[in-house]
Amino acid sequence: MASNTETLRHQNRAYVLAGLRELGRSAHTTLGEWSGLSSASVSAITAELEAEGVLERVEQVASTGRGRPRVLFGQRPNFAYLVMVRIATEIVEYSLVDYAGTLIDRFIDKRAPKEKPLTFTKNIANNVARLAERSGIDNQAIRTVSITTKGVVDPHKPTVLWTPVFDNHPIDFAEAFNHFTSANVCVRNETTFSAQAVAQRLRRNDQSAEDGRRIAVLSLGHSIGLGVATLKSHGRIDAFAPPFGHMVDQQNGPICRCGAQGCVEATAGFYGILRTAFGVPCDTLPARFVPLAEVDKLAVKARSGARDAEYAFRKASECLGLALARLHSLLNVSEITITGYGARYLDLLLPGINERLEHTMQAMQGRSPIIQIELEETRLIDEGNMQWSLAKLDESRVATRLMADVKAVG
Amino acid sequence: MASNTETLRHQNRAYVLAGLRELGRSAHTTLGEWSGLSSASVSAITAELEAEGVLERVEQVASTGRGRPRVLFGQRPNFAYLVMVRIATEIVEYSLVDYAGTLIDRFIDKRAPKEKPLTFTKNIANNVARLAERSGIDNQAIRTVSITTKGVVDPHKPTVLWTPVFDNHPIDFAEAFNHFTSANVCVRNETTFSAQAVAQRLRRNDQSAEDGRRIAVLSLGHSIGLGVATLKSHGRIDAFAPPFGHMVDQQNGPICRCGAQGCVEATAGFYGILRTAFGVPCDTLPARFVPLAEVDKLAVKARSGARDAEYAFRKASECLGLALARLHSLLNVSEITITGYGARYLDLLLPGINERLEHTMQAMQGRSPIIQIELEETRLIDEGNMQWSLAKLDESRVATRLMADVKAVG
DNA sequence: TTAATTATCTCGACAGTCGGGAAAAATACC
DNA sequence: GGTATTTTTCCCGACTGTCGAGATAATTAA
Repeated sequence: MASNTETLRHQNRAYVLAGLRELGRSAHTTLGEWSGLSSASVSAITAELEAEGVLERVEQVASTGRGRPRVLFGQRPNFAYLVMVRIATEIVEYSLVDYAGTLIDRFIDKRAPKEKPLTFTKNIANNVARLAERSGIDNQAIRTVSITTKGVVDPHKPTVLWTPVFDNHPIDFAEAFNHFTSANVCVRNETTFSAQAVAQRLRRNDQSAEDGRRIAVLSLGHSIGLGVATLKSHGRIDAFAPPFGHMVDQQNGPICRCGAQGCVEATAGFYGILRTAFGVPCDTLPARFVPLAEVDKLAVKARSGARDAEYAFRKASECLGLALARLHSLLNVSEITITGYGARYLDLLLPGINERLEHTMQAMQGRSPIIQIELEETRLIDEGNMQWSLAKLDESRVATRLMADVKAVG
Repeated sequence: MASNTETLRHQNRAYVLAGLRELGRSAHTTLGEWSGLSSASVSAITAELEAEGVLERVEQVASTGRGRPRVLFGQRPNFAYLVMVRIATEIVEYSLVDYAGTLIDRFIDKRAPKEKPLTFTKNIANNVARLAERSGIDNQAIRTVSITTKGVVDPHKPTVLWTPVFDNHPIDFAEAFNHFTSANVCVRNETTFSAQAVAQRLRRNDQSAEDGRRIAVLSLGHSIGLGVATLKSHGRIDAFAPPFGHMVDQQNGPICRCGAQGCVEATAGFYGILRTAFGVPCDTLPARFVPLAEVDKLAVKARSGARDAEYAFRKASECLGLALARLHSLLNVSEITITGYGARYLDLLLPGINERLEHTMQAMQGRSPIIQIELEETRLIDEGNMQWSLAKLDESRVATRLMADVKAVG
C-alpha cells in the first residue's frame, strides 16, 4: 500500500513504543538515539502519547551527575490490560497483566473431566471476567485475551482445530467472548510463544545475532510440540508452530492418537515410549494420557541398564533426531532448545538425537544446530506470550493515532 | 529503523515502480487508482523518474474514446540491463534482458568436462562480457548479474557451497566479476525462481489468493530440487530453496551422492531409481549422472508392467510422497507444482505420492495440497529470475532517489 | 466550429521531520 | 548563598511530502 504522512507517524509511534519496551523506562534523548529520530520528533510523539494516556512521566530514582535530570517515560500501567489464558492438560491458568508488563493477578482452575466444547469456552470466558473483577478492572479495559494451548490452531480466527483432548472438534472462542467488545481474542499454540521468548533472549544476549537467523523450541511431553522463530530486521521476530509432533516419521509406523500411522509423537511422545517399552502392538490405539510416574519409573529403569526401557528411549531419541534433521533441512535452524516435562530425560535422549543429527549433517555444508535445555517451560510460554501480545497491541492498536485534534485542544 | 519523509518518498517510488511492473505501461490515473496515491503525487514521482531516465512516455496505440488521450509511462529499456546466467549440468545459458523486461540476446555455452572452480567462474564472467559486447552494451550498464544453479547457495554472498558437479568445493563468483563494478552479482538456487514464478502466476490468476498462502515447486531429475514461495502482503513474494533432495528419508537408507545415507534423492533421483531397479547394493556410491535414455527405457518397462521397474518407481514415489507430507507438516503448502525432466514420469509417480500424502493427511485437520504439473522448467526459472531480479533492482536501487536537486535544475 | 469529455498539470493547505536556539532544572564552584 | 556550568527539554522556522481542487490541455462527437 502507498504511504502518506499519517502512515509515517504511525510507523514512528510504533517504533518509539517498541523502543520503550526494549529499553524500559527512558528519556526522550535515549529514545532519540535508539531510534535515530531527532529529539524534536520524539518529543512530539511522546507528548501525544502522554495526552492519550498511553505513557506517563516516571519519577527518576537518582541523579547521575550534574545537569538537568532526565524525565523518564514509561507505559501507564492502567492504560490497558492483557489477559493470558494457558490451557494445559488438566488445568487452565489465568493471568492478568497491565500495560507496563507487570503481573497483577493469577489463578489456576482445574478442568472438568469430560467437558463439552461449548461449556469449556463459556467457562473460560467466565473465569476471565472473574479475573478482571478480582482486581476491580472493567471488562472494557481488557484489550487483549491471548489464549495458549497445545494442538493445531486456525491462523486467522480464535479457533482451535485439533487438540489432544477434543480431537477434531473445533473449539471456537469467538462467541464465548463476544461481550468483551474492546478485547482482541486470539489463540496460539504455546510453542509459538516459547520460540518467541527464546529468540528474544538470543537477541538480547547476543547483539550481533544477524537477521534471518532461526531457532526452534522442542517441547517433550505426552505430545510433541515445536515452535520456530526467525529474527527479522528492525528487531521483529516471526514465530509459528507447525504440527511437528504429527509429522510422519516412518511409513506404516505405530498408530498415533490422531489416527494416522507413524507420527513422531507415536514413537517419541510419552505414550509412544511406554508402548515400545512394554511391547504393546503398534496398531493398538494408545491411551490419551499415561501417568507421568510411569514414565519416570521407566527412565529409572533405563538409566540402570534395563534393555526394554533403554530400547524405548533409544527409539524415541532416534525418531526425534531424524525429525529434527528434517526440520533443519527445510528450515535451517541454528539452535534448538529442548523443554517440557520430557527435558528431564535428556540424558537418555541426547545421544541418539545428536547421532542422527550429525549423521545426516556431516555430508552437506551444514553445521549441526546447537542443542540447549530450558526446564521451565511455563515461564518460557508466559514470557513469550506477554512480549508478543504487548508488542502486537502496541503496533496494531496503540500506534494508530486516536486524537487527531490534540493541537486544537492544547 | 525510524522513517522520515525521504523514506516515505522512497517507499512510494518503489510502489509506483512495482505497479508499473504489474500493470505494464500505464498512465498516471491508472497508477494512482492502483496505488491509492493521489494523481498529484503520482505525477510528482513519475516526473522525477522521467528526469532520471528511468521511465519514458510511450506512444499509445489507439484512443479508447473521447477525451484527452492518456500518456502512458513505461520503463526506458536502456536505463539498465540484466544478465541471467543459468548453470545446468552440461551447459550454461546466458540471457540479456533490458530494463523493460525484453529478452535481447541469448546464447548457450557447453561446459568443459573437468573444469576447475576458478576457470569456471572466469569463463562465466568472460561470457557475460561477450554477451554485453554482442549487443554493444557497456559493462557499466549491466546492473544485475543473476546466476542460477542447482545445489546449495550461500544466502549472503554470491557463492555456491555445494553442487552436484563440484561437491563441497565452494564456487565464489565475487572475484571473477569484480570488474563489473556497477553490477550486483547474486546466485540463487534455480527452484527459488521456479517457486517465485508459480506464486506470481497464482496471484495474477486468482486475485483473491490471500496473504500467507504458500506454494512449492518440486523439480525431478538427476537430483531433486524444491522451491517454496509465500505470498506476502502488498504483493510481495518470499521464495527460498531448502536442500529438500538431501533431507533424510529413512535411517540407514541407500547412500547418496552427497555422502550421507537415506537422502530423498538417493531413492527418488534418477540414479536412485535405476539403482533400485537393477538391484545394485545400497552402499555402492552411485554414478554422478545416469543417461536419460536409460531412465526413459525403464519408464517404458514400468508402464508395460515389468516388476523391477514398477517397484523402483513405486519406491521413488512413496519416498517423494512422504517427503512432501513432511514438508506440508512444517510449511503448510496449498499447492505443489511438479516440474523437471522427471515430470514426464508423473503417471508412474503420482499414485504413490497421492497415497502417501492422503494417508498422513487424513487424520489431522489438513487438506492435501493440490498437485499440478509444469513441463517447461527452464521457462519457469527464467520467468521467476527476471521478475525477481527486476523487482529487486527497482526496490533496492532505482527507488532510492539520485537527483536531490531535480527542482533546482528544472 | 463548438461543446463535451477525459487527462494532466499547478497551486495552496496541511502534516511530518529536522536543526538550532531559548528556556528549564539540576549540580559544581567560589 | 550566588553564579557559572552542564544537561535536557521545549519551541520555532525551514524543508519536504501528500492531498484536493481548480486550471489547462488534448481529443472526440455533434
